[in-house]
Parts: sequence; structure tokens; C-alpha cells
Amino acid sequence: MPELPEVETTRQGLLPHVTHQTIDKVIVRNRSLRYPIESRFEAQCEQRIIQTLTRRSKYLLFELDQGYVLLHLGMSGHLRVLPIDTAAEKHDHVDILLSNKLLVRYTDPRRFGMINWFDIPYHIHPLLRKLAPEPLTPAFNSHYFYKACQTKKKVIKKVLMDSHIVVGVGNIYAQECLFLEGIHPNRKASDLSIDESKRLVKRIKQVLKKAIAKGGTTLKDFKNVDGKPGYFSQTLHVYGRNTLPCTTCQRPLDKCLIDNRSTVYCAYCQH
DNA sequence: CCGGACGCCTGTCGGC
DNA sequence: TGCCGACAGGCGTCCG
Repeated sequence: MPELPEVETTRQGLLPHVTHQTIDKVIVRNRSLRYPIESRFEAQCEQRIIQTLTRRSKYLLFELDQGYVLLHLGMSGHLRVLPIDTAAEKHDHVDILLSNKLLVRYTDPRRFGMINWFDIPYHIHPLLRKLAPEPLTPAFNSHYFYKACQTKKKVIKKVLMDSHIVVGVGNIYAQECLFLEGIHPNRKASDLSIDESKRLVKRIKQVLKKAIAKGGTTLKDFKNVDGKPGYFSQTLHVYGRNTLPCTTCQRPLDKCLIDNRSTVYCAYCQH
């Protein structure tokens, strides 16, 4: 379940291997992802030069000398850099063969992800244009966030996971940030004080930065590009810890469903 | 415009 | 042992 830190970890791991490489060949084994891989995809990529690799929210963008490859890892996707002759296995849907004799392999058992080539500017791309500001930039600040909370009727956890308000925060980091700020996930967002929203913004930035520094959170099959796990899982306070003791007060943690997603919290520490 | 429900997928796990 | 439902969850879409 890649959230922003996992996607950023992937980007950083991939960057030195792909920058300035020519795409010699693209092999697609399964076109049926969240959005079908277009039949022209291979031709659109082949012989192009990868100028750089950037990230917007949880999307990766391989910027080519013409257009860009837009990629989303969905729920179960990951990318690896491998020697060019590495045999493919089940769920290895796309290989991008590079001029340095490495390949970038996109694997995604549940196929919630997407990969396609575009040449329209990012800011008008339908999947990107409505996204909230990047959480690690000054555009995502307490002034912006407090105002967004004030005008919403949703509970705070839903606000944190709404990509029109905050990007990059999924179910793991939403739960962690709320726990660390002592805010109950079912609080109405509009009830948050200026001070609480200020602290929550700071906390989101801090948690995302720490998770990136640790190489992301390894859950189930998430791995970095070189196949190593992330280590943020060791830092989790609530995610997946239902009925275990709260790390602050030692009382058992509670679980509820918010938007059909399990949400673990401490009924004693979070208000 | 807003919020809530739903569907897309497959692998894993717990219960019977 | 084997089957089956629940769950994992990002996110676009649909509906009221």
C-alpha cells in the first residue's frame, strides 16, 4: 500500500538508474490495469530519453524528451531495477528496458495501479489537476488547512485522506498523525481549533519526512527498487495494532470503520 | 457542490 | 483439509 513515502522512496531509488537513459524497448504482458495500457504505449516510449523522474502526490512521472510516462502503484504495485535478462514472474506486467542494460519492472498483483504515456501538460491532466498542494511544500500550510477543515462537514480522518485537500496521506499515515496529535479520527474537521490544525499540518510533514528517511513502511509486499524493505513499520503506533496496548497509556487500542477503512485509535488519548 | 457508497483486483488469513 | 467470507485500500465514478 504505497503512500507518499513509499512512492518517494521508489523515486529516489530509481532516479540514478534511469536518468538520461534511452528506453530501448518496452514489454507489456498484461494491459488490464486500472486503466488499460494503450496499444500505442510501447511505440510512444521506445527510443525516448528519460530526462528525469518526478513525483506528484502518489504518481510517478518519467519525463521523456517527448511526453511523460505517468505511473501509479495503486495498492499492491512496486517497481524494481533489475538486470535486463531477469526472468519475469506472475504479476510482472511491464518491463522498461534501458540503454544501460537494466530494466525497470512494474509488478502489481491487484492491478489497481496504472501506467500510460501522455503529452498534455501535468496541470491539465485529469488525474493530476485537482490534486491538493504537495504536503512537503510551503503551499500546504496551516492557513490553507484550517480553512479547508472549516468548510468541510467530514470527519478529520476523511479530510486527511481526501486528495483534494491533502495528498500523499493514506490509511497508515492518517491514523499515525491523528494518534500523535491526540485527535480522535471521528472528530468533525470543522471542530478543529486553529492550534490543532497548525499542529496537525506540522505533524503530517514530520511523519512523511521521517517515513521517507526510513525508506517507507514495509507492509505485506512493499519493497524498494533494490528489493530491500522499509523500516518505518517499526515506528507505527496505531496502524494494525488493534487491541494491543496504547504506546502512551497502555490501555488497549480501539478500532472502528471510517469510510469502510479500519481505523485504530486510543479512546483515552485521542479526543 | 458535497458527501457517502461502490467497484476494481488478488492474496492471505481465520473460522467452521 | 478445504471452502468461504472478510479484509487489505487508493481513488475515480456514480448517485442522492
